[in-house]
Amino acid sequence: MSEPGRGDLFSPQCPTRRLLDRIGTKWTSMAVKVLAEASPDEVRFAELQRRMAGVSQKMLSVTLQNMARDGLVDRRVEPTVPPRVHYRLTPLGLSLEEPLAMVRAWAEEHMAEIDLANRRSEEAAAAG
Amino acid sequence: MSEPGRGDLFSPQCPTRRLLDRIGTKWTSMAVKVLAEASPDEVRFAELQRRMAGVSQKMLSVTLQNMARDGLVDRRVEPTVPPRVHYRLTPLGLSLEEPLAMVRAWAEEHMAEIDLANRRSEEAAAAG
DNA sequence: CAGAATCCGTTAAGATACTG
DNA sequence: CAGTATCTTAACGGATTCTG
Repeated sequence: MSEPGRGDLFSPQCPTRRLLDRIGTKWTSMAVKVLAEASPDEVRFAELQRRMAGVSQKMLSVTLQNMARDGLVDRRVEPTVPPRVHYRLTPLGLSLEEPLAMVRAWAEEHMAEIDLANRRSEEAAAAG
Repeated sequence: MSEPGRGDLFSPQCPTRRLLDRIGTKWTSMAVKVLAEASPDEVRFAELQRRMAGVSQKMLSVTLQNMARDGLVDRRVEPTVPPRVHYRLTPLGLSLEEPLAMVRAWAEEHMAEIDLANRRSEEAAAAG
C-alpha cells in the first residue's frame, strides 16, 4: 500500500492536484511573482493592481483573499482615512516562487514548440 | 522596453499563462507523470486509464488529444481488431516533467501548511 | 477615496451516458 | 477507443453598492 504520491495522486485530496487548482487560477501565479519581486517589502493594493495590468479590482481582491486564507500572503491594514491595505508574501508564499519560476522558465523556453506543434496539427487536419 | 516575461506576462499570449492553462487542467499533469514513469516505453490507452484512477474514458481521450496536438505525446495506432492505441511522451513532453516534478515536490512538502492556514482562517472567522 | 462585498451574466471544464 | 449531447459547477469579469 501507500506508494507515496501514487495511489493518492489521483484523489481530489492529492496535494499536487490541489496546488495546481490554486496556481492554475488566472492571477495567483502572477501575484506571487510581483510580490516576490518586491519581497520582503510590502506592496499596496493599488500598486499591485498597477503592476498586474489587466486585473480588475474585484479579481485582485478575490485572489488576495484566497492567498491570505492559504497563508501565502500577510495582509496589513493601515488605519487611515481612507484605509490603505498592504500585502506581503509569507515565507510559505515566497517558497512557492521557486517552483513557479521553474514553470515560467520552461514556458518561455518551450511554448514556441507547442505553438509549432499546434500549427502542424492544423495543417495535418486541413490536409487530411 | 520588453522586460521579458514582464510586460507581456499579463496578456493572454503570455507563455506562462498559457502553460498554466494546460497543466492546470485536471488530468494533464497526471498523464505526464504516468507517461514519464514509463518512458521511453509506450503505454496503451487502457493501461493509462488503469494507472490514472478516476479518469473517465472521455476525459482521458480529450486530454491525450490535446497533448498530442501540443506535441507532448506521440500516438501510435496498431491496426488490429479492435485497434490498440499506444502513447509515449515526446522529448518535449518529457522535458515538461522536470518543472512538474518541482511543483509536485513543493505540494507534497507544503500543502499541509496551506491546510493549517485554512483551518486557522476558519477559526478566526468563527471567532470574529 | 480605497478596497471589500454582492448581484448577475458569460464561458468553459468536467462528468455522465449514449452512440459509432 | 473515439465522438456526441447534455448537465452541473465554478472561474471570470462587469457593474454596482457599502464601509470607514
